[in-house]
Amino acid sequence: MRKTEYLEKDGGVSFISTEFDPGMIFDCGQCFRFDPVGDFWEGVACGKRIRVHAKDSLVSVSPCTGKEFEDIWYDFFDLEHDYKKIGEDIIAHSGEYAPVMKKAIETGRGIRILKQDGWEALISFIISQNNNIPRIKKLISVLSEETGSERFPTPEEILMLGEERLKELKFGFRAGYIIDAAEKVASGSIVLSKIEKMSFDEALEYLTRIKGVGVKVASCTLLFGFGKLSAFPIDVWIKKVIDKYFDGVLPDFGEYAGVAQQYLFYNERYVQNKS
DNA sequence: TTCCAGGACCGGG
DNA sequence: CCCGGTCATGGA
Repeated sequence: MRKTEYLEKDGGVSFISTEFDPGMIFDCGQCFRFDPVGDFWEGVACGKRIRVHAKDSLVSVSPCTGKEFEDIWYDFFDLEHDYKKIGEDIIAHSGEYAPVMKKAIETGRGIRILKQDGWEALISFIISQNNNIPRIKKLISVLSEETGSERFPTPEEILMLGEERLKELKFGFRAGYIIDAAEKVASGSIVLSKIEKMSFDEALEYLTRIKGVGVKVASCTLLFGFGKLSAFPIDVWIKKVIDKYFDGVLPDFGEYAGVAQQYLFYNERYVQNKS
């Protein structure tokens, strides 16, 4: 029994959610392939181009059949989780910092952690290192167009492109990292589907075998590509947050620490530093 | 011109 | 183990 009921009509699917803001979901640094078009957000995920619209808690996804919603988008948008309860759980773990977290959660209300394709998330966050969000988006778009469709390329397709081609496309020092990831996945020395059953620490060790994948990139991959909501990626923005709000020591936010991280990231990156 | 961006790697101490 | 330099690129 799904927790979120939906209605299929006019080539799309609609459902009610009070915890769903497309603008915040797609523009909070977890996903790099969606852009605002008019009053909706459009982009490609899981090999399909969709439009997402939300107004007064009514969310619509199109084009989308009921089957596609069941098979793909329900999990992609993490609709099984109750983000109101997650927020309460985070606050319960926040101790003396509960006021800070209440504010961050309130500001970030509407954000959800997407469960993106694991392979795409891995490459996306390899590309993200020492890079800025507009250029990350551009590089991922260029990579996807390189195979002749919008679909994100498979490991085999990336190997066909080769490191030199990636450098021509301005991936810089990340080209070799992308190739190493593609080689390990294509050869089967890394099997991404095994990660689902791994603990966070096991999965972290597994992914960091790839060149160019450190703790931060692996954490983002696990949080945004494998639904491991306890992952807490620490980047330059979160380092600032830890010093600024938590006296330099990261609190243990519990099993939904990754959601807490995203609220904090959003608040610091897009609210405190309006640019 | 220099600094910075959702970092990781490498070498030296 | 920890530290600083380095790695490509482009926008501010």
